[in-house]
Amino acid sequence: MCQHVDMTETVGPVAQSVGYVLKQVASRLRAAMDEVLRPLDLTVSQYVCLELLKQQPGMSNADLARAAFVTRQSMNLVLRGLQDRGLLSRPEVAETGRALPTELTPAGGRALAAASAAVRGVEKRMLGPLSGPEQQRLLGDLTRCAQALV
Amino acid sequence: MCQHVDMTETVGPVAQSVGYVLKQVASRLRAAMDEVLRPLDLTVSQYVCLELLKQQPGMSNADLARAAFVTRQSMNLVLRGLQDRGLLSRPEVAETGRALPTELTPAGGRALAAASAAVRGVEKRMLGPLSGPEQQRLLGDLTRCAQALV
DNA sequence: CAGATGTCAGAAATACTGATATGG
DNA sequence: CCCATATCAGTAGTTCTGACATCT
Repeated sequence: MCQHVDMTETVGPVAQSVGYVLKQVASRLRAAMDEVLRPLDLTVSQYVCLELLKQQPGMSNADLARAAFVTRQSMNLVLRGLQDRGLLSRPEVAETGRALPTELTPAGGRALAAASAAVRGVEKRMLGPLSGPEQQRLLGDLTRCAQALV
Repeated sequence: MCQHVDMTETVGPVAQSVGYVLKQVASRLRAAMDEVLRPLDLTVSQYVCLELLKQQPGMSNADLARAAFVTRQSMNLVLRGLQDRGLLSRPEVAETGRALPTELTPAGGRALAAASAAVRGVEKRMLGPLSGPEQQRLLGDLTRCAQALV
C-alpha cells in the first residue's frame, strides 16, 4: 500500500501547499548537489562557503554562517576543514576587532571552478522546464516570499 | 564589515541564483514554523507526520519517511514519540506484509487542528506579497522544478 | 553598557551506513 | 531470487544551548 508514492502526483491538500513543494524541491536540489560534489570531495556547505568567498572576499565566519543559513559553530568547522586542505586562508590575528577576514587560495579557486560548473549543471537541470522569463519570474516570487518571512 | 547583511539585498550572482533563494525561503519557513509549533510542543517533523496521516490514514513508516523527506530511522523516532503521547496508533503486528498502518487518535486530531491553524498562518504570511493567481503560478513552477530533479 | 564576534563544551535531533529478519 | 519493509547498531555532521573573553 502507498508504495512509491510521489506526493506531487497524488491529489491532496499537502501536495497543493507551496510550503510542502518548496521543501520537496529544496530536498531534491540538496541531494542532486551532494551527488555531483561528492566526486570533487566537497560537501554542499563547503561549496557554498567557497562560492560566497569568491564573490565577497574577506567575509568573516559569522558573515559566512548567516549567508549559508547555518550556525557559526558549523561554519567554523567548515572553515577549519577547507583551511587544512589549503583552499582558503585566514589571518592568525585580527587586524581590527575579532573578525578574521577569509579569502580563497589559488587552489581554492581551482576547486571552486570545478564545483561551480557541476552545480550550475544541476540548477540548469532543475530549471529546465522553465523558460528564461519564467525563471526570472520564479526568482522574483521566491524573493518576495523570503522578504515576507523576515 | 559585512554586518547584518541580507544577501537578497546585496548585488551578486549568489543572490541571483534560484537555488540560493530557494534555500533561503526554506530556511526561514522552517524557522517560522518551528516558532509557532514550539508552544504546542510539536516539532516540524511531528507536525508533518500528523498532517500526512490525517490526509492519508494508514500510511506506513516508510511511506511517511518518503513523504516527509526524512530517513526511515528518523521517522521511526517521530512515530515512537507521537505514539507515546497517544497522538497516533499503530497495530502491534502487521495484518499483511511488514507495514504497520498508522492512524491518528482523537487526541492526535485535536493536536493537529491547533498546529495546522498555526502553520496556515505562517504560510499565509509567506505568500502575503503574492496574489492568488501568483501563488498558483509559484506552486506550478515549483512543481515543475521538483519533477525535473527526479 | 550594549552588541558583535570567535571559541569552546555538552546535549539533542538527524542522516548515513551496514546489517538482520520478514513478507510479497 | 528480488524487493520492500521494520528494526537495530555505530558513525558522522548539524543544530542548539550556554558560556566566556574580546573588541567597537
